[in-house]
Amino acid sequence: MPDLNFKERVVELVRFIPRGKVVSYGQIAACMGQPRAARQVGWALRATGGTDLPWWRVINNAGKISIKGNWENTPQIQRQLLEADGVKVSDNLEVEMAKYRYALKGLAD
DNA sequence: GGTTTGACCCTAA
DNA sequence: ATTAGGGCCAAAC
Repeated sequence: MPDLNFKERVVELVRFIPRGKVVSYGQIAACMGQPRAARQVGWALRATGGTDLPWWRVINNAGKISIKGNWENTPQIQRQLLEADGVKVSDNLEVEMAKYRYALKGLAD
């Protein structure tokens, strides 16, 4: 449904991510038909800022957390949330993408 | 309208 | 493996 705003679509998509799985920004962008709009996904998540949305399950393609740290949400918080979901995060804020990656296939709006 | 800014991604050296 | 540069597109100014 293209009627929704960009971040609305991102939110809906992120909401589908099951517990214990992670997705990259690029995958979300690609799933909504814009494989080059990865940055906007991050922007959208920033805008949501602190809701019931599982934003912590979204990381970059390298399987690493990319937050700057200036916002309410910090990489440490994200790591805590991920571990709470059962996802192991290294001290370097890296996640085993190959293992926890979620396909997102068929979830296009 | 244009200009700037990113919680990114890809390619090349 | 790591660094540098360009591109991408939505939102804010």
